[in-house]
Amino acid sequence: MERFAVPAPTLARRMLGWRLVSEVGGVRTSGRVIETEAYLGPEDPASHAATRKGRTDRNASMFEGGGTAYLYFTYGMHWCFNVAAGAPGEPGAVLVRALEPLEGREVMEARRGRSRDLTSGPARLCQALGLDGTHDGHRLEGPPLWIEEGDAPDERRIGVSGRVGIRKARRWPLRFFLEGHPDLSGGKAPPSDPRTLPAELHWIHRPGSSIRRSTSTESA
DNA sequence: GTCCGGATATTCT
DNA sequence: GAATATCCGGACC
Repeated sequence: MERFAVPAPTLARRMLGWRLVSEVGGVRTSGRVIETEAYLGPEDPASHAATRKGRTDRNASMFEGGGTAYLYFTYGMHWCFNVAAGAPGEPGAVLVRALEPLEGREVMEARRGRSRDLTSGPARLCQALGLDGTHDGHRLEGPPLWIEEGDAPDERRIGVSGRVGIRKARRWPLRFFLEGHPDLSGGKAPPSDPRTLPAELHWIHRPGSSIRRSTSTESA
């Protein structure tokens, strides 16, 4: 699980191209990660782990260390799937916003009740893969839910924008996606503006820095 | 294609 | 009481 023990922005970018696999209900469905968003800890006002909140029953999985599934319920009817990032005790997570369907398309269509837009949104992909609150806190090391690394996409195909559906810190450059992919979520993403980042977070946008920065627990 | 309102639970003010 | 890390269907262009 070492690969998840990096800051959320690093992991969010690195997860593009990885494969999310579900065997929920005994049937296999999977998809290639094509769109992610990073949520930080106390320093990120948009995060469920923002300072004023701290650790609660709802966001506890964000504190459990990289590779823990964090699923939360929102708008009274939708589940969203995140992967906790970083070291235990240091909250952070990557929201998976869209997948390219790979396996189990017919199962996804049955779960979604339609044949289009199967995994092009954070709540849609949860429905397609059968994910809900029962998977919150699951370590992503094996069934019923895990992640396999894939080939890193061409850096030139990776887009960066502000995050979708939030007001606070909306122009922070924390949404990552494969440019032009047909299965991206339809959400309206604001352009990113790195100047809105507090000084201590400027490392996020320096080219290359977000995929090189290590956490305090990474000795090498 | 875009825009708007409704559904509905939990958290926060 | 308001906001929310959303989606869907219907109105309209």
